Amino acid sequence: MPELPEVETTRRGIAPFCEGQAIHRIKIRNGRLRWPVPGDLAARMEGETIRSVERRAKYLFLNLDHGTAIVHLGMSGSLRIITGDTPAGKHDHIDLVLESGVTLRFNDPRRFGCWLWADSASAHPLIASLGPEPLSPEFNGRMLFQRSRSRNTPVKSFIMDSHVVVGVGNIYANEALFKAGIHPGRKAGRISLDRYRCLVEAIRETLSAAILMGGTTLRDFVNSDGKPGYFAQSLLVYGRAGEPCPECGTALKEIRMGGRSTVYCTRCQR
DNA sequence: CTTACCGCCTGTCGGC
DNA sequence: TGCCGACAGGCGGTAA
Repeated sequence: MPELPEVETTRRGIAPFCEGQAIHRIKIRNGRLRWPVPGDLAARMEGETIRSVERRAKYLFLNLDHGTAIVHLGMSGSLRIITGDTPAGKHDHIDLVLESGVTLRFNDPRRFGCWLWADSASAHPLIASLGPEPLSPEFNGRMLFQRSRSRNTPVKSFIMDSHVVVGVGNIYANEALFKAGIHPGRKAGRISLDRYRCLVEAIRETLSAAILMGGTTLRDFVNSDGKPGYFAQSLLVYGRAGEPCPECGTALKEIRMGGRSTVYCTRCQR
């Protein structure tokens, strides 16, 4: 399941093959994604050159001459570079054939991903109201503290809110809260400035380490080479309910919060 | 505005 | 062995 580190890993993997390349052809085999792929997407993209591949939150931007294709990998999506004549599989929904002969192939079994068109990506409704990037200076303890004062919601839900900060998905929220020693159910408005500073550092460390390791492969994430990431073995609490806490040995507890698996140490996290 | 919950999807897994 | 329901989850949308 691609979170920010997986999307960034994908971006770094595909950018060298895409940037500067003209799009010769697009094959849309199944356009029924989270939102239907726009009927005119192929016409807008064919013949354009990919000027750059950017990431904002978990969205990838294929910046073309006259607009941007906004791509989201959803839960199960991947973008791979195909060099040979590999036949398309069941869930290979979209191919971009580039002038070099290489194909950028979008695979997404659960079809929670999307391909959309925007004349200006930053002005697109999905993008315009997003919070800051977690690895940018705009994301810091003071800002989290201020924005949380009136909030009654659990801190885990708060940091997973993309209007607060982007790119903190379920796995990394669990990990960061453990590192910071904060109970996931604690009300966001009842956490001190110092503890928010600690949490920000934990989020940064967790995401950075995961990017360095090529992301987390739990079930089906593969990078642009089709290889898995290696951060899963570094996870401290996610997926480890019942196992001993790496700090104190107490059995890690799992609860559901907003429908999502939440794992924490009842002793270390307050 | 805030908060909680729904639903889109398919592969996987546990129970019978 | 096979069937079937539960579950996983990003995240926009909607209802309260």
